[in-house]
Amino acid sequence: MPEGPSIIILKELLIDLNLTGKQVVAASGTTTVDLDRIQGQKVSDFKSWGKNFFICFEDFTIQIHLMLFGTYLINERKKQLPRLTIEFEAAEINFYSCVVKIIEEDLSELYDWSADVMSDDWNAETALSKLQALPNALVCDVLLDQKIFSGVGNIIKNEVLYQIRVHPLSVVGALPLKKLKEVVQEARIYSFDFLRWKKDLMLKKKWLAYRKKICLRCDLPILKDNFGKNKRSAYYCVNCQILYTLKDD
DNA sequence: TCTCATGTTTAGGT
DNA sequence: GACCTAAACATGAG
Repeated sequence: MPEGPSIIILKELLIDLNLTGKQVVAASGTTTVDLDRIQGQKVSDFKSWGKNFFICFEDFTIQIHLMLFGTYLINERKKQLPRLTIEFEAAEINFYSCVVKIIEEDLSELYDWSADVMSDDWNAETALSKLQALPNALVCDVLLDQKIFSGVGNIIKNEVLYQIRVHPLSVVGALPLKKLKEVVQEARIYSFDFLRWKKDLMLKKKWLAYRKKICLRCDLPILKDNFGKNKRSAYYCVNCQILYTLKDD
């Protein structure tokens, strides 16, 4: 569930429920963070940075990361005990299977919003510079690097590379500048497509590479391999996606 | 029933 | 220290 655009949906849901500025009536859950601190506090803001979600209070922030299996429910509960429940007078939010932390620092000290592909502060030039500083890295790895493309996950990675016809094992330093710029541009464009399609409940139908068997462009099989530092699933077409490698000698 | 997977950190080895 | 791997966390879909 939780790549960057999914966290935007969560943030928008809570903002639309008019919970900004509202007081927390009760906080509970299996988390080990000090929930007494939240009680009675007013939410100053809901924010996100990539896949991280933040509930901001005057003196501290609750950070929630849904990891691989995390979910949330608004005004509903599962049988399973929530990791964190925050109750307001008019609504409650339940988070399950997530990592909860309390942050004392100013968020801007910890997170650079120019790296968040969903942010108004996203900066494509900065991302390009970061890529150029990693000539030996694989494109399949850099797209998942949260310091460069915060919010991009494995689905977006695969779809971006399919869109721009770049093989996941291509080396950053071997990509022509034009292609490198396409990596940066498409990471943001596809993330917003992802957001729109997920809201319209048609995200899965829009996938062209991820979990696909056949390439719609050429009718040849989409291959699946575990590539890169984290051995994440790569779906790609060897016919349509060009492998850029550095000449070695 | 079994396998797989939209993620990240940390510990330990080489 | 750089680099790599496994483990840990925990759950639903197919």
